[in-house]
Amino acid sequence: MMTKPSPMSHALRAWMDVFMHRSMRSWHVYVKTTGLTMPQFSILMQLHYKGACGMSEISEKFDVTAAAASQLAEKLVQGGYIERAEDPSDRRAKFIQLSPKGSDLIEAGIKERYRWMDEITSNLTAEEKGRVAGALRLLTEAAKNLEDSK
Amino acid sequence: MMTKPSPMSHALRAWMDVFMHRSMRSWHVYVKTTGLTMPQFSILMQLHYKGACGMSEISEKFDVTAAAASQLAEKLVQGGYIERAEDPSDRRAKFIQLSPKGSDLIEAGIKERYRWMDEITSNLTAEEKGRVAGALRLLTEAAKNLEDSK
DNA sequence: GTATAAAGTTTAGTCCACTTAACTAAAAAG
DNA sequence: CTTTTTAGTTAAGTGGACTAAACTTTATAC
Repeated sequence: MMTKPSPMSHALRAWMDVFMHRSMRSWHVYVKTTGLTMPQFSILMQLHYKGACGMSEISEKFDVTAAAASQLAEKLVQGGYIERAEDPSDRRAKFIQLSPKGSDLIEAGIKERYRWMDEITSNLTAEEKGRVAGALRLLTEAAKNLEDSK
Repeated sequence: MMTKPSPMSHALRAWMDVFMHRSMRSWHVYVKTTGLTMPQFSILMQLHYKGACGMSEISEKFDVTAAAASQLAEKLVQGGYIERAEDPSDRRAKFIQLSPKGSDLIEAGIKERYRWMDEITSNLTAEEKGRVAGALRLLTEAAKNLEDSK
């Protein structure tokens, strides 16, 4: 049996439904325009937010074998989206990072996501904008704290 | 050149980055546990939020050929996730809708998404919760208005 | 130093989504 | 009533992601 959600939960859920639906669709559309596949694009996103990393981290994060990670990376290197180099301190390990081309691609996608958010809020009053900003700061903080505590 | 984002934009963007990252990952993980592929799961989501629809709507929404839509639907029927029936008013057309099994699957996934949201806010004070609820209601309204005006 | 473990690659083969093209059947148009 | 359009399916074939298994190279353990 579910307990009835609080008014805040309800608001959070309603917002999430709208937000998820819309942003997943536009994300999907953008990836398609790039000509990359979803797994390829996801790796670029990972590199954008978390910086350079080794192959093993990729296979862990995306829950695929080392072979799969290696093959995906190879395609991204071929396409010029990432650069692959040997780790000087451990010559078995490679690390990959975004190339300028890959970086531009991801940044353009993120900007497109931001645009929608800005559009949404463009019709709010200054007072409303302040309230929204405050609330989202609270949520972001709370989310980060939760993440850290795990 | 980008103009510097307002404090509200900044808060919105920070929230979006954290939120998208986390919820996309957990969504991905959940889909994997179901044994379904992403396109299959997306169709179930569509049916959950928008209700029954015809094949042509599926191929439009997901931007694939009618053949692809038909094949995906066939697999979901085989798996028992959806039911397919003839439209009585136009016997060429079929419509598909979630079966109880499919419906349960999607609802469980959504509940899992909600759980994280509730966790996040569990450490806020009552006053903060109130502010968050109000702000999110504003955003949800604004998003819907924007959608309608297009 | 030799054995073992670890990081990554290559190969062969599977599964799935997807497309094009040919098809069936029903509705709409003339 | 015949023609054309519409809704959907089927079949054949392509390309990508994925895995398991065999392999190379470097680091670590004993």
